Amino acid sequence: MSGDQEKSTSTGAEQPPNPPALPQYPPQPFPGAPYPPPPGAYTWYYPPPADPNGDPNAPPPGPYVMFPPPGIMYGYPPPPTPAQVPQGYGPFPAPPPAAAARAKRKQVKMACTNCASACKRCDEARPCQRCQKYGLTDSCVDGVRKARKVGVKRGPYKRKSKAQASETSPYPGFPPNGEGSWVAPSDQADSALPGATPAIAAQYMPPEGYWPYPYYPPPPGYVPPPPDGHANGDGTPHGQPPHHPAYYPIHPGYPPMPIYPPPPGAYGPIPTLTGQAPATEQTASNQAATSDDERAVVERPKKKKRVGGEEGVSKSGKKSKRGTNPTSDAPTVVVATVPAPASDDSPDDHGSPVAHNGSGNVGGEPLPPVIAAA
DNA sequence: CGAGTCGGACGATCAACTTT
DNA sequence: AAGTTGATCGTCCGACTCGT
Repeated sequence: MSGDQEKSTSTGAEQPPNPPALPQYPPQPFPGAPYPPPPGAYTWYYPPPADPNGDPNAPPPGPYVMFPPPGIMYGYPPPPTPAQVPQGYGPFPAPPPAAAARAKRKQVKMACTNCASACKRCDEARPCQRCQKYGLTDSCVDGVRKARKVGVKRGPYKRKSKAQASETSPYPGFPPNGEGSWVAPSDQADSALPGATPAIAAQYMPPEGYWPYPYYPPPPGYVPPPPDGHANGDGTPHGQPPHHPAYYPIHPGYPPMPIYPPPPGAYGPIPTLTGQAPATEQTASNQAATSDDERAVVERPKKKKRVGGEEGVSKSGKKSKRGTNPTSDAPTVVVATVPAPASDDSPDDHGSPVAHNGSGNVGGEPLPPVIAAA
């Protein structure tokens, strides 16, 4: 620790002095967005492509963010101008610095036995720095790597065909010409969307000047009106988000953006338009799968208190949490059955926990809906 | 305050599969 | 044979406890 640079990497962005007593201007939901997104959910940058055919239903250009399976989407309209902020509110909160700036952790090929047992950083040198520091130079030797198991049978692989997708279309999972509907590949339905890796996400940064805005799509099972050639979306005569075919590709991925914490008690089952509560679910993994980036958003739970050195679970007995435990690692697919909605139910009636400003949207730009590929 | 402990996230590796 | 996937194992971050 002493002289370590590790501490400096902690999330401790200095808190600026807090002069304003004004409450922060809350994010404004799209009409019909009764809920903010679930905590810890992915966000996805989601720019609709330029529509070559001039589709009247095309949403306004601009980035959007979509959540995986449930299809929750975030828009990234610019924050309200000061003139748009109602009196009595402070400035719109600025987004925190990009969390994706954290460098990828580099591991040595083989830690020495001392460092390995202490779970501390080692280096390639022998004796390593840590052993030198603690006078363990004579015992600073490489450990013995355990042989990997062989003969472990596996099921059929899910093909991602990343290269293929990226060559034919800039947006994985979508046809290159933007035609047709996107159908979630099977491995997208039960795992992260393409481009979910931090490595890919790190290549992209959200455009400057954009802030996360919550938007909540129609409930699972929502059946959009058939495309009849009418631009059905101005809006929202009845508070219903404008329909638009969901063929817009998903951008390879931006780092997850912070989201606003839900108001207390904001979450319940996603309401249907009939008032029935379909199954919504969030797995432990969904909540626990906190990457470093996500930790900027979802605070890591405190570790449980250790009970002094009992339990014989040695280091060697430590088992990996990754991959092998189907009960905890598989991302949740929300399965919900919802009766077809009554068309002119105003989703606003579901009671948004997020403050409205009357018009229901900020910046004047309507947000397009995305029909969840569930 | 520094050292020790350890849960768990994450990186690296490579056998099992799949595609060409 | 080459390329891809995903399971496995190791590393080490970071929270916590304990001793000085």
